[in-house]
Amino acid sequence: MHLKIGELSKKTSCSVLTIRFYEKEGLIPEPERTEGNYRLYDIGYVERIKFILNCRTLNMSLNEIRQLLTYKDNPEKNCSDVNELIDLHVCAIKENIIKQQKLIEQLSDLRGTCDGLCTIDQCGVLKNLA
Amino acid sequence: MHLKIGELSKKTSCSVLTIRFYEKEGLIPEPERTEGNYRLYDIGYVERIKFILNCRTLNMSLNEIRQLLTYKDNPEKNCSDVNELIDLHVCAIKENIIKQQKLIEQLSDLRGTCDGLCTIDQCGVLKNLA
DNA sequence: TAGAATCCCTATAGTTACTATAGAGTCAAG
DNA sequence: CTTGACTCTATAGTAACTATAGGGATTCTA
Repeated sequence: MHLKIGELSKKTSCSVLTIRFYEKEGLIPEPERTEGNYRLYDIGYVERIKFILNCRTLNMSLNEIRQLLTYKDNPEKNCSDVNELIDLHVCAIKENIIKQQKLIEQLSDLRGTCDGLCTIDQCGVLKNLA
Repeated sequence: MHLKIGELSKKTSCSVLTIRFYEKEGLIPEPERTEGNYRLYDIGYVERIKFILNCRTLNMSLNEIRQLLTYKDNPEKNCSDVNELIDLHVCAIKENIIKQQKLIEQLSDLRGTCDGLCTIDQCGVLKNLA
């Protein structure tokens, strides 16, 4: 069974443009071509793209995914690197959350300096931003 | 007192490149020029750039800042728009935090499916990503 | 006063992960 | 045989800068 790019797109819910983009980025290998120069994918591609999409859903970067994919290509090796990558990814997100929580505090303080009923001229929010 | 761009940069801790970028983006007006075509800024620019940087510290987009700046240019108007902008910004960040907390949960579940001691072949993390 | 160091200028490319577009070729159905 | 759907490549746009190239202006020093 071989699929044209549009068919692969439907099977994976990944847009045609994105599939070509992943190819250019080296996340999926270049597939065969028909005589008319159409890409022809075997079923392995479905799995690979779904894997990528699952990683993307978890907000991994394409670099992180590239790493994971190269790990997958060495099935006999130890998986500690995989877990380290995930741990680092989690750390980064946690730090991000903390940053944003601090932002919320600052913004709430700022917002508290105006009731929204005065003129721009006297607006505490704008004064505190200056 | 007039400042060259490098002096303005030091006074505001905003890089020369970024100052020029903000000009191109219309966040600060085009300044006068010397005979040698150097930009010459009056002290008002210091305030304006600090305002922009403060907003950036709070993670506002340049579009949001552009809005705030146009509000500032109409000092007699009501400030409700300013406060609405801040409120929307806070909402967006809060939603973002919630999303990322959900990611952490998913990633922790995923991470729990492997102890990091097996081979890639048998790694629960990679299996669950497929 | 010459030359070097420092500053400034414009324009362009790179970053992330796509998305949108233009302009052209391929293929299947009526 | 023509229409429509599909595919192809190449390029530009998104956000907010940062980095670079290649040049001119100014200033300091010998």
